[in-house]
Amino acid sequence: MSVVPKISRERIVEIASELFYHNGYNQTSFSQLAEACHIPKGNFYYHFKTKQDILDAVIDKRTNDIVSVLQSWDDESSDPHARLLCFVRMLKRSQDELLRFGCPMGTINLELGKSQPQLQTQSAKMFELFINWLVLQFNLLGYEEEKSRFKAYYLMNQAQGCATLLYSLKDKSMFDKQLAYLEDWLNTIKKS
Amino acid sequence: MSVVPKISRERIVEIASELFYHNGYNQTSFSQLAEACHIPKGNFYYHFKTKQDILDAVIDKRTNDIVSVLQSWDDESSDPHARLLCFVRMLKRSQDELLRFGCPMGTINLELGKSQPQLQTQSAKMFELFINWLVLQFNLLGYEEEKSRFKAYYLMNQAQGCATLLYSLKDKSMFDKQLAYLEDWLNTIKKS
DNA sequence: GTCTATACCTTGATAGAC
DNA sequence: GTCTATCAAGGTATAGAC
Repeated sequence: MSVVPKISRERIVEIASELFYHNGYNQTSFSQLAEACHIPKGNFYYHFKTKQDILDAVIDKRTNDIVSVLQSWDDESSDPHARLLCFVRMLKRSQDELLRFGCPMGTINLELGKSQPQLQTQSAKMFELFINWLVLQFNLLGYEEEKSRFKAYYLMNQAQGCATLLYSLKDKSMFDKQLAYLEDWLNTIKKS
Repeated sequence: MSVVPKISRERIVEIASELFYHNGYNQTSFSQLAEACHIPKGNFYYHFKTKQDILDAVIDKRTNDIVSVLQSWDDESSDPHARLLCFVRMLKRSQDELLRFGCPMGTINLELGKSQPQLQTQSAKMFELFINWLVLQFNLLGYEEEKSRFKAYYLMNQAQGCATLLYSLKDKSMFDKQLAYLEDWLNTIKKS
């Protein structure tokens, strides 16, 4: 006695998020989205007024996902150094996805910057969440505010750069080496 | 007695390159391109069979431009350390453009990766040119091949990361600081 | 609430006069 | 070689039956 659940708004957003990640927002059409959701095209407009509304919802979802991830790292350890390692290891775990589709934050940000500037601002909040969290960890390690901010950006720079080059040049072993270097760096700057 | 020159194929490619950089390739339509070139739409197909042919030509042009830039840095100084500083200073000089439109290599690469994978491979050659040149400079500084490659990627990582974060978060002063750090790093690793 | 049919627009590309 | 007119296809969005 199986119940076939109607597709929920939440599920649509999940599917859209993946399609936007894989194909880009502008290159993903309603037809593709409808097909992936197994619903007719017209049906969308019950949940969303425009395509951009879907993008808004996707950005919201991703933002919330990031909050959850950061929370889970906070829960996992109270040691800021261990938490920072979580960040680097996430990159390592994501290697295959990064190679195929690039960084989910970086790629959408660059795309929106060219076509929907106001939405770029929105999606840049994802970066800010990560950076603010990183700043906090360096604070906890004993660094003052300005130095912490610098290190947080430095770490995020590296992450974005590694992801971009991996996506462009497909060199996995170099990606590994650069991440290993980042881990070493984290060990070096660890204060008492 | 002024002569109004007919627009050349070369000039079309220049204009297309700028439009693709500012708006993205997929988001730039023939109509926009025609308007910017002051020629009717149909006129294009005398020079190019398809839109993608224009993109090919744009990538070619940019690739050649990069070769010229690297050549000019080679000419400017025979000291590899000074040459590497040219690279960092180019980033500094490009600050305003990077903030508004992102890195011309990085943004087109990420875009093409999602929609035209075969062209991404083509445009990734631009990265390779830079990286191979960087490797060579580290070689000349006295580093062995593997270490040189690592450092070249590290430098390019930073450049891409800085550009991405500047474009996303618009923080000029942090961009300056990160570049200053890169210069320091170059001074540190300078061998005899 | 769900689906079908379709309106309306813009796109890349073509045909053919000059 | 250059330009006008137009094409077919695919996009987003809407109207209205059920």
